[in-house]
Parts: sequence; structure tokens; C-alpha cells
Amino acid sequence: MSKQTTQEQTELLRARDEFVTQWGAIGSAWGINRTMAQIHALLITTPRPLSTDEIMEDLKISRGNAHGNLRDLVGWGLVRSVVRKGERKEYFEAEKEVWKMFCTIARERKRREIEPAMHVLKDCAERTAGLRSDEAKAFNKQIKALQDFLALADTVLTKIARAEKSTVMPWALKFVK
Amino acid sequence: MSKQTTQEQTELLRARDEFVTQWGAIGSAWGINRTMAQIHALLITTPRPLSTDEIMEDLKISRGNAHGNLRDLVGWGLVRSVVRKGERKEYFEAEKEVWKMFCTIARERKRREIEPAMHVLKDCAERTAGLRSDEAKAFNKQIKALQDFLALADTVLTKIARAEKSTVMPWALKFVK
DNA sequence: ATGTAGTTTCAGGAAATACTGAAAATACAA
DNA sequence: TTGTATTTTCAGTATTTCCTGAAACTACAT
Repeated sequence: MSKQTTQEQTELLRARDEFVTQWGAIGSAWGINRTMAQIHALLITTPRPLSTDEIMEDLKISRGNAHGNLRDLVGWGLVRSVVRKGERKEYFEAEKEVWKMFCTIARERKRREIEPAMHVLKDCAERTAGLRSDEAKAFNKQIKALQDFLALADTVLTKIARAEKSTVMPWALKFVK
Repeated sequence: MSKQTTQEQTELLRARDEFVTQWGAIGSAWGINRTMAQIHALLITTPRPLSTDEIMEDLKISRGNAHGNLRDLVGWGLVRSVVRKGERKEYFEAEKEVWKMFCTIARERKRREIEPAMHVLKDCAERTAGLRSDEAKAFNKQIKALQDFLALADTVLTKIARAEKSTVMPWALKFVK
């Protein structure tokens, strides 16, 4: 292996490391735990599936941590486990196509967070629907405004996430201009 | 004050409380601290500006906590402080129009989180642009795909957040059907 | 049955984050 | 000035969240 190649490999490893680290930090700003974001970052930038042990070693994390976060990623639908025939060990690979990733994340966050939020709003709106004081009316109106907005956002997101990339992209590009 | 009125007031307070509590929980799933989300929820559903002391009492939090989170909300542009003439105390009121709220949040998250993310990607792409191994090429390609997607999303969001509600809503409604 | 490779669980500990409360600073009035 | 109301800061503490590591479990091979 030439010196040149070794240097290049090092540079690639460094870049991937930087990406993994930073992606973890970014994830936590969006309420996603650091390790989960890091594992995801690692998997989407590694061409072959990785085993739990490889991930543990690369990120210097414990088995329990790697295991749990991998299961969560599988639960989100962002990662799938693959088994090589003749081997017992489980390997993991991420969906790499960015558009699909986006759709999956949108769908899941919708299910996990937007829908519960809508329930809260619905409940608050119903509980105050009959009240007659000015303050109660204002409250009810404000809650309904939030409800309407969320419902619309939800619908738009759903449509986008269900559509094919090929139908949304041209529209998005047109929109941008 | 009639018994009827008192009951209604209690019901309103309960509903607001429920909203404030749940909104705090929802906020933390999106990486926003619970108290900040609660103060925001309180302010957007209260018709008049509130003082730090009123907020402290309502949410049962310390002065330091209330103060810091109020400053953060002002920093986000979601809340502004108002001074009643002849009074020293500072009062706070939230932007209540949901569309404006959305635009503000979109603008700020873009500035605080999407832009840093784009820098990371740009850096990783540049560092690996010249490498020739297949793995490096694949890495570079994947990073660029993320970059393109984020850039597009960023632009679309910016456009939407800059546009008037009156221009976006009809489009959104049309899109939904 | 027994051994082995691999996975899962979870009690306890560590780290990150958020909060309190009191003291210091500030701003204004008399 | 001096006093008073209000805001700001921040060291220490509490809480939440996350992680470790080892033991229990599972599945399969011999």
C-alpha cells in the first residue's frame, strides 16, 4: 500500500469522523440523542453494513449503548438489519437516499410528535368551547388558530412525504426561482 | 361574581394549565427547553402582558429561571418586552399570530442550526473532493447529496418564511387538495 | 446435553442540562 | 446622596438524560 494511499485513507477517516461528531451535535439541537445521530451518520457514510462491534469500536461506546440506539434507528425505519448467510452476527445498514430519509423522518416525527400535539389542542379547544367570558373566547380562538395551522402543516408534510421525489423536486426548484 | 362565572374561570385556568404543561413536553421533544416552551405557551394564551413575577408565580419557577428563559424568548424574537408608562416593572407579551410565529421560528432555527450544518457538510465535501479511492468518492457523493438537499430545503423555507401569509395559504390549500 | 457466539436487559453511575436563591448590579425617585 | 424597586448574574444543587458493563438470555452447532 503506497504512502499516498495511506494518507488518503487517513484523510477520509478524519473527514468521516468530523462528520459523525458534528452530526451528533446537530442532532441534539433537534431533540435527537447524540449517539443515535452519530450512529446514523456513520452508517449513511459507510458503504458496507456494520456490525454492533464495529460501531462500538468506531464510536468508542458500550455494547448496551450501541445496541439500544441501533434498535431505535431500526424503529424509526432509518436503518435495517441484514444477515449475511452463514454468519450469525447481525449487521446494520442505513437508507442512504436523502429524499427517502427525509420522508421517513417526516413521517415518524409526525406520528410521534405532531399527532400528540394535535390531541392536546383538540382537548383544550373542546374544554373551552362553551365558555362565555371574553378571555375564554380569546383563549379558544388562539388554540383553534394553532390547531388549524398544525393541521395544515401536517397535511402538507404528509403529501410531500408520500409523493415521489421526481414529482416534488421540479416543483421545489420552480418554487425557488 | 356568580357561581357560574367562577366555575367558568376555573375551567379556563385548567385548560390553560393543561396547554402550558403539554406544550412544554412537546417542546422538549424538539430540543426546546421545557420552561421556555411553557412560558411561551402561557404568553400566547394570555391576553395581557405579564410581568416576571406573574410568570414565576403561575409556573412556580424561580426568578433566575423565568428571567433567563424570557431573555431567550426575546432573543428568538417570539416575545417582546413592554413598559407601561409610569411603571418601572417590565412586562412581556408574545407574538400571537400563528403564521408570524412560524416564520420567526423557521428563520431562527435556520440561522442557528441549518447554517452550521451546511458548514459542516461543506467542510467535509471539500476535504474529500480530491481523494481517489472508491470509498472516498462514495463518501463525497453522499455528503454532497445531503448538502444539495439541505440547501434546497433551506431556500424553500426561507422563501416561505419571507412571503406573506396571504400568498402562501391559498397555495397550501390548493396543494392539499 | 453442553458449548459458544451473539443479543438483550437493566441497575447503578456519569454526564449534560436545567433550576434555585441570594447577592450584586442597575435604574430611578425623592 | 440615600433608599427602593427591579433586573441580572452565577455558584451550587437538583433533575433529567444518557451510558456502561456485566449478567441473563437466546439460538444454534456439535
